[in-house]
Amino acid sequence: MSLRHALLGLLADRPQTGYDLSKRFEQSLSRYAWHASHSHIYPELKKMTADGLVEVVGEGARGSKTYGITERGTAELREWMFTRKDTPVRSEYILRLFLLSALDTGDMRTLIGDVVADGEAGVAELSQVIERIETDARPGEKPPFARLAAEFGLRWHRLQRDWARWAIDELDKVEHQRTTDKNARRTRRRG
Amino acid sequence: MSLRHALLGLLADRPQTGYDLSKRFEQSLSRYAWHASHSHIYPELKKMTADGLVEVVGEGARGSKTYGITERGTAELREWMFTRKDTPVRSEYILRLFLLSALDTGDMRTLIGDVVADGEAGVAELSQVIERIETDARPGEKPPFARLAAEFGLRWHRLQRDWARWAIDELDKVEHQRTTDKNARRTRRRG
DNA sequence: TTCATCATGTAATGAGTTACATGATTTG
DNA sequence: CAAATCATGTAACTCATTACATGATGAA
Repeated sequence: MSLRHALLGLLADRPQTGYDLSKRFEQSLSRYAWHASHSHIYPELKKMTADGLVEVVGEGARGSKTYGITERGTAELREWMFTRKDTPVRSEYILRLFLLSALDTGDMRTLIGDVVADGEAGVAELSQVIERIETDARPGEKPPFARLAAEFGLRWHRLQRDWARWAIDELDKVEHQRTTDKNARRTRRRG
Repeated sequence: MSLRHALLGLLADRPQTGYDLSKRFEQSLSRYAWHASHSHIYPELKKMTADGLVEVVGEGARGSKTYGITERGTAELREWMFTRKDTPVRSEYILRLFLLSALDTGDMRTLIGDVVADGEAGVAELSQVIERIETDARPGEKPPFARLAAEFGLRWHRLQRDWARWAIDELDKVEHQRTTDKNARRTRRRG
């Protein structure tokens, strides 16, 4: 039940509405860590209220409700953060990389090429994000935690890009090896 | 519906029983890309048979059924591999890293320290795996695709480790900054 | 003969997505 | 006043996990 803990984590920062939380998933979490849509978030917040992990701390226009984390919620979050239960990862993106061998060499190269391009784009994007964070940051202020996540994203995209480049090199090597062998055999036969 | 494609990808390599497939998830896929348990796999294989994506190519002892991928299955797999539908990633592990700011500085350091240790252990393990693959590989044979996945794993664990080390350095910097500021203020007041 | 592993399944429950549905407020 | 955005919710469906359940085969 990670949605619950993701919500607690976001609310630990500051009280927010379901709508706010939904946005924050879209903006950062859903790309690298966890996704949730509003239709899942709203009911969960209700359940969490019933369980005493969060509470409505204010109501605003358009029937909006601002939720805040409770003491119990904070305790529950901390407990979860330190409880290592090796949970399954899901990433279709990586799954594809693990299934590459199902493709023929041409398709494989095309797909890995796409990974290089994706990685490149990601690196460019995150570099900008980081630059923005750093110019906005004022010295002496509380450490910008968004910087940590952004750095993670940057390194992740670099990994993608560099691994894919390496993979193409490997395929080249193997193919070159084969060509060389074939020529060697041919020469031997001829000579 | 990625389980379906994961199964197709594994069967593209060679025909296997549900049991075999279950093992392969446990061994490599579930750690980096996708998890599935047997109770999910067996019914899915049945559905896939009904849909003509796989077929029973042999029956063995203990009522075991060996499944093979069909032509339609191969086509479906290829189609899926090239169809980029940005799918949501789920990783509790990374989620925790994104929610770090919910912890106090002490807890934060402890948790990041754990990440360093995990990364270190992963690097050691994958290095061994790679060594084994490379000594087993015989030149001229078909390229060892497991090597690509293992390299990905290695780089992933390195990323974890190095990011975590960097993060601790950042926290140190911020804290040092604060101490310096505090001393400066104190000195100013005194002088 | 006992234990580990092979081998497959179902049922109940929980988690998550997509589609449906509504309406207020702000900005241009 | 129109469009975008804010804001919340429910219902039907699919996907996935946990628990339950059984039995064969091979190795020690």
